Order: sequence, then structure tokens, then C-alpha cells
Amino acid sequence: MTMSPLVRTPLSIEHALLGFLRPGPLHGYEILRRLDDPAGLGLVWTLKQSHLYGLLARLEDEGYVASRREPQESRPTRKVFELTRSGEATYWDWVQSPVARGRELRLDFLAKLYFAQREGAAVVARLIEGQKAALEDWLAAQRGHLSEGRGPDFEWQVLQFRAGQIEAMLAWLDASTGQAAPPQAPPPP
Amino acid sequence: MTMSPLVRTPLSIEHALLGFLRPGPLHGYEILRRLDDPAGLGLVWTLKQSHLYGLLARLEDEGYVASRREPQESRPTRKVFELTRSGEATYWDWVQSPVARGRELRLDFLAKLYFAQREGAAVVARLIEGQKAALEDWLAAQRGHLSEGRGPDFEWQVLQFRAGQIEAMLAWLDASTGQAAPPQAPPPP
DNA sequence: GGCCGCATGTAATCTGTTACATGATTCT
DNA sequence: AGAATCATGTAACAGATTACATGCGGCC
Repeated sequence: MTMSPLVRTPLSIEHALLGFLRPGPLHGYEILRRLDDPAGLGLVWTLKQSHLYGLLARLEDEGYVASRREPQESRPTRKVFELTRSGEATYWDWVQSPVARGRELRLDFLAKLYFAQREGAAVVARLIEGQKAALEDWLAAQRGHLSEGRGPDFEWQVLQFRAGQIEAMLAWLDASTGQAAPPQAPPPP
Repeated sequence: MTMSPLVRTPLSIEHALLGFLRPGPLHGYEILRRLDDPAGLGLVWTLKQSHLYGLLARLEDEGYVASRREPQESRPTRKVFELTRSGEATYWDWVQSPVARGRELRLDFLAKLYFAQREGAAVVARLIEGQKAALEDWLAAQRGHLSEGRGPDFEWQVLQFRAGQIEAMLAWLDASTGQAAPPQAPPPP
């Protein structure tokens, strides 16, 4: 018996799809077209059509979205998705919380940023502040280990590598999005 | 009918295991212990025991390694693996060729570097030169796109982000391993 | 007697990716 | 007539991760 849990704990990349539905209901094909925009999210996250439909089905399974069929004249019936309460809460949580692991910076964080910018300066500020704090913690940890080590052995190189990547990320956050809007009350959690 | 091909084209992370066998035959448990070293490869690549055994079985399936059983008195029988010709060739190829995608830098490249350093300065130099060239190509591509774009929109931010990460990586290569040994004849290809 | 070290593996699960299937309409 | 667009999905496959299974011998 397969019990699909209503809520998965780790906030992962497919929650980005909820971001497309936040402004209002949408059908799968339309989401695909938005992903095709080479200057939009498609720049960092590409999906095959079948993959997208699979993800949407699962999000519905898990109760984040609900769907209704919308027949059209002279066009195939659409399946229009909209956020449930749970989906909306999950989205706000996802879009404002920093990623917890370095490997999530390339994809997950940029996706968050993409949607956060569509939600306004306060949301962006919140996301960036949280992520900066996380990065600074990581950096401190790397530096802590570095100070223990002695020579340029493999461990030292790895720590240097990570520190360098984190520093570059921090510099980028400051340079490209650093004009932080004053934090305001966030949209409904 | 499942035809497991003798050679998979993409040189991926599990080829790192071949690196443990290059100096000489080894059994799985011993590889595990080497991976446990928190200052060694284990720093960037962690494997569950079952996962390792699975990977070794597949490498054997694909003809990269061969195994023999080695009974012991008062200890469980070991399964000792050694490289085949194909495995050795694949290893030398893997350890000296740069990674082709950014996401492979964190794991695959560091693994290559780990083994390359065990093979000597010439191998390290070869790997690093190749990777630098690849990074510089990527960077040029990002900058090319950047010059086309106008404002600080999402696309611009993404390109800046990538450029920053690549620059940090280049700086790190120069700083921590930059004293390139003069290229010599590599070990038997 | 119980835990740790040695040494092996199978199998389930999950996720990601890709191939394939379908069918109507509109555009060229 | 043929290609592209609109719109949906199933199923196969590949990969990573984890849980679980087993058994002996030595140490405390």
C-alpha cells in the first residue's frame, strides 16, 4: 500500500512550479511555454514536457495543487491547476527560505530568486538576507577547518575551493542584488 | 533482453573507484576504509557500503575490473578487484580529462584532482591545464552573452553568477595548484 | 554475553530523464 | 498535403540512496 505523504519535508526544486501558479490558475502547457523563455527560469531549469506533467500530477497527489478540466471549443481540453492552501503556504515558505546545501545554489537558489523578484522587494530581501547568513556560516566553518590544517594537502585545497565559491557567491549577492529593500510585512504566510 | 554495454561513453564519478585499484588490486572493504578518511576523498564523496558494492559489481559487469575470491583463515573471504586493460585505459582517460559541465566541478573535478595528485605532477598539470582551458571557454561564453544584455534583469544576474563562480574556480586553480610541473610523458595511456 | 570489526551483498525506493503515444486544429 | 501548435499523458530506463540481511571471530 503506497501512502503518499501529504507533505514532504525538504523544500525542493519542484516547488518552483508552485510559483507559476501563485499569481493565478494555469494549465501545464502554459507553464511549459513560460519555461521556454530563454531569459526566464528556463535559463537555469529545463524540463521535458513529460517530466513537467509528471511533476504536476505529483504535486496534485500531495495536495499542493488542485485541478479542474476546462473544455475549449476547437482546442484540446485543458487541465487547469491552482494552489491549495497547503500549496500556497509551501510556496511562500519555499521562496523565502535559503538553500541549505552548496549544491543547491546553482539551481534551487536561482529559481527562488526568480520568483522572489516577481513577488517584490520585500520577498527578495528576505531571501537574500537568509541566504547571506547561511553562506557566512558556511564560510566561517570552512575557515575554522582551514586554520586547523597545516599544508597544501588535499583537505586544504578542498576547503580553499569551497571558501572561494562561497566568497564569490557573497560578492555576487552584494553586487547584483545588494540594494536591499527595507523588510516589510511579507505576503500571507 | 538487457544488453549492458561494455563501455559507457560519459566518464562519470564512479570511474573514481578505478583510481583506488590503479596502484594494485584491492577488495571492497578496503576501499571503504580509504573513503572513510575524512581528509581524503571522503571529504567530497561519501558512499554507503551497499552503494559501493553495487558500483563495483557494475564496473565488473562492464568489464572495467575483474575479481577473484581470496579466502582467509579466520576472516571472511575477500573479493579482490583489479583493473582490466579497458579499466586502466578508462582510468587514465578519466583522471586527466576536464569536466564538461559546471555542476561537475564540486564533485567530479575534485575527485580527479585527488587521484591525479597520487599519480604525480605531470598528470596534475595535464588535468589542470585542460580544466583551465574549459573554464576560460565557459567564461568567454558568459561574457559574450553579458555584453548583449542590457540591464540587471534575471538573465544578467544568472550570467553574472556563473561568471563569478568560474572566476573563483580559476583563481583557486592558480593559487592552490598553480605551480605547474613541466608537462612530461604521461603514464601508459 | 554483547558489541565491534571484518566482509559481503540483495532489494526497495526515490528521483530524474527520455522515449513514446495520441489527436485535433491551424498554418503554409 | 504536411508541418507546426495545442494539449495531454504512460512507461521505460538510469541513477542515487537507503534499508535490510548475513555470519564469523575477537575483545571487554
